[in-house]
Amino acid sequence: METATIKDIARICGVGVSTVSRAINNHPDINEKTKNLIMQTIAEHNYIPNNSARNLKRSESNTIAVLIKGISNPFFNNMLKVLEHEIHRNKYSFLLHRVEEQEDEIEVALLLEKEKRLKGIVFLGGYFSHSEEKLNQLKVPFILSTGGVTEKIDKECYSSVTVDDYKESYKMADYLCKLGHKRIAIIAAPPEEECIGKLRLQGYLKALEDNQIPCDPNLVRYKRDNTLDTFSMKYGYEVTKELLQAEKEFTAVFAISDSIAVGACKAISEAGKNIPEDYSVAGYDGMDIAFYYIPSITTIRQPVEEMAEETIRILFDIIEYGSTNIRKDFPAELVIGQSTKSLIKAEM
Amino acid sequence: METATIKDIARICGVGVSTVSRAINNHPDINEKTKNLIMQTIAEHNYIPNNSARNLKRSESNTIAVLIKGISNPFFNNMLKVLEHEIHRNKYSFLLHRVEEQEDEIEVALLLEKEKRLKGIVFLGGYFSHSEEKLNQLKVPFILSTGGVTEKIDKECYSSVTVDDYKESYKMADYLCKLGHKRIAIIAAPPEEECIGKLRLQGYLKALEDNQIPCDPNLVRYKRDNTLDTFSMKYGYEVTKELLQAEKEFTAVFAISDSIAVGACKAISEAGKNIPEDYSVAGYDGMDIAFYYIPSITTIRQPVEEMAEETIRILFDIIEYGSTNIRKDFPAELVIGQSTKSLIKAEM
DNA sequence: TTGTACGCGTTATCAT
DNA sequence: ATGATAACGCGTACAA
Repeated sequence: METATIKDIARICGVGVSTVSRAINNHPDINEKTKNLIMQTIAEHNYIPNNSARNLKRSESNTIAVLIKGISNPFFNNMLKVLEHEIHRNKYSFLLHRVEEQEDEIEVALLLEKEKRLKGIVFLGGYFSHSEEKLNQLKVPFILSTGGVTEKIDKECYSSVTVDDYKESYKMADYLCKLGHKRIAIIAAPPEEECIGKLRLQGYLKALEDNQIPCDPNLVRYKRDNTLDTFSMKYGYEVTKELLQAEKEFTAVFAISDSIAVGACKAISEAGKNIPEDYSVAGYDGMDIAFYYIPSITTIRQPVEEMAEETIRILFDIIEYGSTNIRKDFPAELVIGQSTKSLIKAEM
Repeated sequence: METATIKDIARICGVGVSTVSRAINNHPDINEKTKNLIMQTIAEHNYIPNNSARNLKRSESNTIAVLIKGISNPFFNNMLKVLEHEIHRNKYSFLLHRVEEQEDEIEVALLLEKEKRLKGIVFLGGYFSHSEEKLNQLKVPFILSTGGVTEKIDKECYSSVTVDDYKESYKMADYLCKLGHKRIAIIAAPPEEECIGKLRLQGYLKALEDNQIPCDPNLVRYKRDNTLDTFSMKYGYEVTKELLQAEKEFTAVFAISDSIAVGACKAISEAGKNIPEDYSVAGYDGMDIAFYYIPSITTIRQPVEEMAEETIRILFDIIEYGSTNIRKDFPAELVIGQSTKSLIKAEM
């Protein structure tokens, strides 16, 4: 049997297609009895409306799409949960769409906008480096959440919810300095990666400078390896092993993500050293693992839930009241764990 | 400006719509020059073909969809990466679709099948408890990967790639027994959850039985809490705290996932106890964190990459040669970490 | 090589 | 309350 269409159902029920359509879409102008009859035959024949046809015909939908680049990052898991919840709470449908690493997220958004008649778009994470012109093609309300944006784009062009990676990274590095660490290694992303990793590195550099600590390039560590996710435990592990083998003196490691920090801890532990006695280790993100690791890892906790809620709040502001250009920067919190210790005698 | 359609482009170029269509779809029967002209005006006017219309019109696509229930589980991250890679390697498009916890995955698949003219479907994870009839409605080749299936469904109805959770769980519990542990607690899923958690519990029970160790219900631990993901670190942490407070004697904890094991370790550590000296802890899944945790966690490593590859291989077998009913069960590997110790004197 | 016209499955408008 | 019919945007058979 070929897959049934609305016409088949109409024919079987002896009614017109519009009546069937009305039944499906809960239109008011329909007799209870005919509706029941229709719904029943629909169930019997396993009829399923074709979404493409609906989207084609409908002028609008009630869908909000969340576009996420590289779904692998567990950091977004909590965020997604809240986003989905908030979207549903507002009676909208939630559509998660993953955009692949080499894809252009705007391009994808443009496609989706046409295909699904979206009401709004949330860009989660990623790093925007498009032209303004491209961005302006998006007719649908959208918001950037937790992502970086190149300086090339005028800030007036978009709304966003962010954490100031530069500032928060500075906060962490400064904290390590204030603990008395003079030789602080950083495990960063390869410099050619256009991403938040760059901002976190800059925050570190500035903190060193402000604390009158010269930056030793030997302690700025990263690794180019296509088989390796930059924000993975393995990356932290490998880079830290290299760092240890380099035999440069250092007392603290600042990893630009918690996953990296975990890998760093393991490498240090395997080298027979202890945390924080021999080396202090700090992470970034405030992921669960930072708290459940042994020792718990000092980290920068981003207020994930609040950010997700605010993201949706702003998006609805744009959708319903035509607001534009709303930008909200969330402060993150330095959460002190057991992985960092003070080198200052009075505190020891 | 209203969003441009193929007609607009045709009019602007002074050609027919079919010519534009030919240009877009790389048809051979078209003059290079007109094609160039068309492509250029398309770029200039930011024309984007409407996918709904295409899907509606096209009789088939080259898309393979991966349906995943509850994307939060990081276990699937690696798997997804391989699946995507393999699908692309075979010149198909990859479509990831998340199905929400309360949604019916078959229902979703049926919808998607119509909407996207899918070539194949991979169901990743989840637990199938549908009627055979429902399953048979799926006309598109599909395969179950890494998921459980209710006994109610005839095994002849589907193809699958699995790990025998019962057997592997038995393996782990048996290993703990052989280490001399007599009092082995298990951190399981709430019994009403229809999922692999059940099989892992059963494997544990059987192993105890075969080792002549009576099962103490006080050591079978779980927690009902809707705010808590069963397979999360927090779950493991909370349940283990309860376990410790219950002051039942035990020497080992078997957590039915690595995340749970991490939480368990933390709870034990916070109670001032050591792993594995005071308590042995074992996990399940073979996630990265098991190896990077301190101590590394003894676990059951599922051959994720191989399973993903085999999933796609079988799916293509079904698509291209009409194979049916292929079932492959992968053995998993007991990976011994630092979190478990032997209680037998000779080995101490 | 190119253009015209039809149909994909649905919703919405307009009669009835 | 219901049915015929015109779109929605595109691909393609067919004619030119």
